Amino acid sequence: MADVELRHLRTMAAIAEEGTFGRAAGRLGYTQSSVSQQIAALEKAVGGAVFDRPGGPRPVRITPLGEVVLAHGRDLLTKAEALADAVDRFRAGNGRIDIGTFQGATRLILPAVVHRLLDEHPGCDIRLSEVEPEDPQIGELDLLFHYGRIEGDVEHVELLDEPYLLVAGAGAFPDGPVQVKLLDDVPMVAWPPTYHQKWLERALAHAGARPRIVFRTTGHETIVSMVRAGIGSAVLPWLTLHGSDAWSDDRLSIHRLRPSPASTWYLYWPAGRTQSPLATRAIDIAVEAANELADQM
Amino acid sequence: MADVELRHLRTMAAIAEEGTFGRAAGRLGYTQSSVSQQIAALEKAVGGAVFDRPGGPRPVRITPLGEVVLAHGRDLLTKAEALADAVDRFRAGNGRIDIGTFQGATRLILPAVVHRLLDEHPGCDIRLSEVEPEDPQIGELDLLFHYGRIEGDVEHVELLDEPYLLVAGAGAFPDGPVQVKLLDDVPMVAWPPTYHQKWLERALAHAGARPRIVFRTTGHETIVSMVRAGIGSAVLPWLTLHGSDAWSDDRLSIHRLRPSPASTWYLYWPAGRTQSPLATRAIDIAVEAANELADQM
DNA sequence: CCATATCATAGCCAATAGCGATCGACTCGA
DNA sequence: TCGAGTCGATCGCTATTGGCTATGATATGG
Repeated sequence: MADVELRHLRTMAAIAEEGTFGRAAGRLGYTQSSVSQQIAALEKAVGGAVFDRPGGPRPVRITPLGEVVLAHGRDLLTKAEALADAVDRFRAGNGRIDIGTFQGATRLILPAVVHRLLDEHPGCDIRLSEVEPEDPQIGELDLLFHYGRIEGDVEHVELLDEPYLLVAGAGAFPDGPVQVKLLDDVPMVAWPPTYHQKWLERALAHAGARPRIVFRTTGHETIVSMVRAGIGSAVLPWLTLHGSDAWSDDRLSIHRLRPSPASTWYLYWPAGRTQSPLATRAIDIAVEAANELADQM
Repeated sequence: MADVELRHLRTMAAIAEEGTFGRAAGRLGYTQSSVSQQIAALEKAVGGAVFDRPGGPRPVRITPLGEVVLAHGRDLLTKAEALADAVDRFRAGNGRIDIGTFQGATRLILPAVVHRLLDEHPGCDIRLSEVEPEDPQIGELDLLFHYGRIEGDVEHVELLDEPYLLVAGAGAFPDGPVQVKLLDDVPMVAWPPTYHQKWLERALAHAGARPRIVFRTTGHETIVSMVRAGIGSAVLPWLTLHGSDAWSDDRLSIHRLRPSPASTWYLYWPAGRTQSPLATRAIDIAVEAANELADQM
């Protein structure tokens, strides 16, 4: 009884519409004999005739049992078509994607990815979620933006080596790159000791500089204002300064550092899992966007 | 792409629940290799992997595409089960049946059929409709109660030969059968000239009797009362008098007629159409009920 | 490094789906 | 009443395939 097949139902529906086995066969690309056998199989499966064959050149007529089977059969066929549609849509990129990030992490890359993805696949379902910066877990995410390596069963691509730049009052340092060790005991404005900031301070210390942090605040505009006011210098990531008016401000000068502290941005995804087309595309877009930014550095 | 089969989806669902191909195979009564091949076929049909095989003794994991397929697949399987259920219920007799009758035609048989049918198949859907007595058409009906033959492409069974009885005032006629021709010009109470009544009067005329109808009324109780009051006699069908108190009324006597006018009740159904189990059963019940009544005549 | 658990693959066989041709039943019109 | 035409059913054939057994490949865990 469980051996009713979609093929049988498709054929049955065609017969119901066409009226004869032969015409249904023509429409479906079968021969009449094949259709006859399919219906025989279906009738065996449901345990009774679904069509009455009046004999002679008269159309067949559906039986009461046939009505029952056909009604449910059409329903099944509709669902089967829905499945095919859903698969097509999925393959076309209209799926769902879960992307993880943390804090305002990728102020420039992530928005670009989201924007282009939505542009290419208007129907897609993008979900962003923040992860713990201390112990990032890929979990059920499709993609995870993070800097620094994370452990776990993941694959990754390196997006960007983002250098930190020194922002100082005009004339405080000679033009051109500045040695990190010159920053030892220099007054500085900085972020609160977030994961980010702590990593930076460790990196500076490693290069021989323990700046004197005179003010901590959130928001890079505030930090730049404080530098402009002459309270001290600041070390900020390149992306933070990207597009900022700090570059064209006479009262400020921006310097590369030697050795250059840099945080590397990675894009992670679960290893060994087949990705959705959306995820694949998102990775490409992220790499592209990162390269465009790197060209400007 | 259209060659996704229910079998594949069933197997896929089992794997999703069991975690491994092997356990799913055990549950479904396949071998592991068969399951592997089924999924391979499914993956070819949808154009991508639905499970990731991590290799080694770890359970498989569904892919994003797999999620899509499985979600719709479960839906499909539910519908397939609904189909099987519906077929089972149909075969068990819980279908629909359309029965045609006319006027109060079978005051005793039809109620019995309906009652017993509902008793045996509480879930069944019985629909009664009245047909034109002049030109009864089987149409989309499954069964049609009628007396007299009807033309068209129908099969039938004879249910009952229902005689008409003469109801008269006690002593008006000698005990025992009465010759129809004795009714000529006799005062009588009768129904209005319905199809039924007109047929009866033609039959009486044919046997040589043209009674003088002194009163016409609907409702056999009224007619019997009139006879009791002495206005005249009446010729009524046996079923009408069945269970009536006229039999035990001293003021009335009931006689058979010679020759006995009788209307034959037939049960019709469309020829060459497969019947629902409900219709088959209904015919049996009708014949049974008719025989029980005939035994009492 | 071996035992274990997992899926994939090859080889084999039986079942079957589809085809082509033919048959039998029925209708309709000459 | 008797072809001609239109159906579906059936038979024989072939190619496909679905399932099984056995084996291989791979990863894990002691």
